[in-house]
Amino acid sequence: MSTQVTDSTAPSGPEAADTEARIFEAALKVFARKGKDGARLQEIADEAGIHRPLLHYYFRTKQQLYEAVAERMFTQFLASFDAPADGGCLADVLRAFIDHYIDSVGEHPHAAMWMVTENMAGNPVLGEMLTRAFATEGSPQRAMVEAIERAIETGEIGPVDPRQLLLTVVSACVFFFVTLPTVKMMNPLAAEDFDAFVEQ
Amino acid sequence: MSTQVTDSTAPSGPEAADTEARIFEAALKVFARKGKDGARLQEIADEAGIHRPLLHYYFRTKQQLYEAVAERMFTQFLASFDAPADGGCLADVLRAFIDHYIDSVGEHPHAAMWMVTENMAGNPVLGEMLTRAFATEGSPQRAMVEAIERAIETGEIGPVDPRQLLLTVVSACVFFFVTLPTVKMMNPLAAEDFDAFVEQ
DNA sequence: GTATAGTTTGACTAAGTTGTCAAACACTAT
DNA sequence: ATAGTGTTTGACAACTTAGTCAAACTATAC
Repeated sequence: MSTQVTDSTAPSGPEAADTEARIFEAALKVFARKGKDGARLQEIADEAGIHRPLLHYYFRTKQQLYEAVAERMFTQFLASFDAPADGGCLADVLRAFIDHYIDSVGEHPHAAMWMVTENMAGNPVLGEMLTRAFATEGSPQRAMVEAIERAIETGEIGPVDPRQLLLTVVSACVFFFVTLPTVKMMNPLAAEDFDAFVEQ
Repeated sequence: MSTQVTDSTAPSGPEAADTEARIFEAALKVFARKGKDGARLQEIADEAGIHRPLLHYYFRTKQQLYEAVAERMFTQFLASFDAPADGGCLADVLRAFIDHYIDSVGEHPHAAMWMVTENMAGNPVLGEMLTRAFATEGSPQRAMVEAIERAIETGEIGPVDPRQLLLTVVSACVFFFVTLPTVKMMNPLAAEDFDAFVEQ
């Protein structure tokens, strides 16, 4: 289809130094929509407003492009969290965490879908990154784990693996967006109530 | 790869009348693992122990095969439910529903993954089938909706769209399996506790 | 202005995949 | 045995897609 890249928004020459960034965004969209296999490099190129060989110039192969985008997306996602406030009880901490999570997923639905897909495919990317984040001193994720551990000690909650609890919370937030399309189809008007409902 | 179909379990001639059934099972597995685009007809044929052109003999195209398998899978899944007992309170009814759901998903993880994928892709298959089931007089799903409506009338729960509540429950059960791979990776031993934990 | 390095383009190649077809095959009824 | 029907097979054609390459282009440094 369209191999024309003659629109004025795509200046030629090195002033288009943001080419790589545009590829990132385009690839994120297309990969999330179509999956790794369904995505076509031509479609990514079109979305980015560039010619297809440029994809190979910046990232050698489709596989490498996929991995690069996935890596950056996960990193950004994890980095977008704030450390939990020290004082509050676990319920408050968790609520703040969930609120941010839902906002974050809402702003980047592509990323959410991508994570779900990766997870279902059995790819260890998400697990690896979470494990790494848990192990990193001072990361928001590690702080969350510590908050949960304190809550267990004080008896606020029963003894569970903190990482499991956190992963469960994370998943619950993501699943919410997975079901949105169907919810909207069945009852378009109620889509917003749903949000409030899920928060229980 | 292997195009050899010379194993004794694949007899030639009309005695292999179960060819269609084997294609169904093979296609279900492969489509669920690789997705619609990632799946290769050759791989489905290998999994079924037949030659690839037979796929086209029974189902004209890949698209039609995909739709046929999806249709049958969703139908079987919906049909596997029992109508809720008339007497109990909503909590009991919901619990029985969830128990069955988790069992069902556990027995057919491929189907669960498939549903999630379809849902994320924005395909209306799941929504359409649920809508149809809700509208069908005497279906377990319709009975569930009615049970929820009664609970709203008696004040047992607040006023929510019954279909939304049911879809939420359904999704929560499915998401659980979506996260399993990651849970297992991070803490292999705890996979079973997780089950109990999710049930809250 | 010329050389140089980095970027962009169009054309080409190689590989893989779906879908088709006519011939071979097996089993049944006559 | 034979004819006929439905199934299976191997070879083939058409198409799509990822990846390569050398030439053209742009901007800057000299």
